[in-house]
Amino acid sequence: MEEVRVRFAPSPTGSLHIGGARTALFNWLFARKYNGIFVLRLEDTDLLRSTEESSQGIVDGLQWLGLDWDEGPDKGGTFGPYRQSERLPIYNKYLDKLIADGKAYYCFCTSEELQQEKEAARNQKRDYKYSRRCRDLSAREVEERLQQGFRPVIRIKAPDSGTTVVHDLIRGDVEFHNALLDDFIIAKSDGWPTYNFAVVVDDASMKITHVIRAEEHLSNTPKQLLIYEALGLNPPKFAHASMILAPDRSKLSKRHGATSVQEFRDEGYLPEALLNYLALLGWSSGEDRDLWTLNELIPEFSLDGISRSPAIYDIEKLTWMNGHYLGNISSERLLNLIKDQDQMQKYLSEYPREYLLQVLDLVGSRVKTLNEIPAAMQYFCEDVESYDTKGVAKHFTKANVLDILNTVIDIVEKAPQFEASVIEDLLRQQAEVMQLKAAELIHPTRLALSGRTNTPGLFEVMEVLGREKCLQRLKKAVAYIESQE
RNA sequence: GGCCCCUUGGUCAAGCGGUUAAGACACCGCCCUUUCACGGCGGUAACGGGGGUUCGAGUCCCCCAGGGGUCACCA
Repeated sequence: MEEVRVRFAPSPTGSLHIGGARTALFNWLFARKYNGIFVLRLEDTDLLRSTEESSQGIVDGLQWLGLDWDEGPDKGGTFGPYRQSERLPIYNKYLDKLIADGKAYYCFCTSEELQQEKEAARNQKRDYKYSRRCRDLSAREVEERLQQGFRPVIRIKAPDSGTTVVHDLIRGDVEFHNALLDDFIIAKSDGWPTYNFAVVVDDASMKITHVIRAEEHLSNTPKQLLIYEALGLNPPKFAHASMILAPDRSKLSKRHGATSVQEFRDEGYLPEALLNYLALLGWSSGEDRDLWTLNELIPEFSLDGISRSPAIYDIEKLTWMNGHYLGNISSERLLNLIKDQDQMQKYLSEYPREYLLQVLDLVGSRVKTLNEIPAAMQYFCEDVESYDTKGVAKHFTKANVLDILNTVIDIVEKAPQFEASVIEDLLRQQAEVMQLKAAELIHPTRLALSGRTNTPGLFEVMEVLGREKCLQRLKKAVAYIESQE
């Protein structure tokens, strides 16, 4: 079998959109599954919008996700260059061939003239199609105008009858009427190719075998097929996945919150969670299963698992997945992931790494995003300055609360080893002696130590906090309660 | 507006002519439990509408409606 070669060809817009990320993921999985080649190509012929930073945003996003490419702008490869802005000579070669073959022609119509044609069409309520005014200019006329310094565009000669069929691997055969096509522009007056022409030349010259992309490109495909034909080239196979929509069913945009992978990263999501979530958005293995690692997806991935209907993304499920992954990673890695947050910088400078790792061990598994971690760590790293109001009402107002806290103080002082299991045993025994439920000791203690009503398991918290801090906070709580009376 | 694609619970989605129409997230109960989270158990909730074809239709065909995409010297 012919080697599989797929590509991800984004235009550099500064960041990697999650729709693009999913397209990249599907291509990557397909390449890996068939031991093929995944190429990254930057479609930066729109000189105005393309900058070095904007391509870096794409590259960063892919790298963060862990989707590596085999050929690309930074890596090179046998079919480079991999940014369109460096491929002008290649486009020109194909353009010249088309002109020479009489399959495309120079068009000198000005945008004003075109504007008039469009208006006329609108007035007559018919669809606009270029009038083909320049289609039959003689060689001499063309030469003259070129001499005069006119900068023409190049248009392809489109058929006006018949149909073009896209054999889509996901949707089956999709038929388009050629009569709807016009002699569309394939090269701009500045000499650069337009999108439809550039993709074709690039995909063909890079020997792409499967074009896996989003549905927005389906309607463009007949045009591309026309170009393949004019060029005498074999088209690749096409697979058009549906789009990712916002919760209100409209196209995803800024107003819907995070839409780029870097935004998700900044909001505390893990790459494996985002990847897992994206894989399930518009694709299904058919298996009853939600959690997948990248590597597990490779053998399972298949084009016919891609769905035809658009998928609305649901941040709740992503968040759930993120929580799942967060609960399973090592505290070493956790610390590494959050070490650049301001709050963490501070903690890192004040506490030994070992201590923070212990704290993360307790806290990491009950949080949904990375960004919630500093707040969850707070009472481990800062003094308790206030107590949860409801908690006070509930646990600090009982008649015997001072007794209880003093008893706990006693335990803390006397525990032979300051370990969770030891403390727990002592406390439970003591509760029995006092004929109280353990919970009656636990709640006020938790509030005294953390200022909160909910924390990780109290005895683990105590162990990590250490004897001294526990004592100090317990005494502080006693003083607080006494001052309230 | 023309053309194209799509339509199973709120969301993702299984299903590929015969099922009590899976599962996950979210939501609601209950259990576990020192709180929270986790986990376990259970529950609410769906085939857009109308015609066909067929013994039988979520599954096939047609129409309608709705949603999305596309029609640039953007990609």
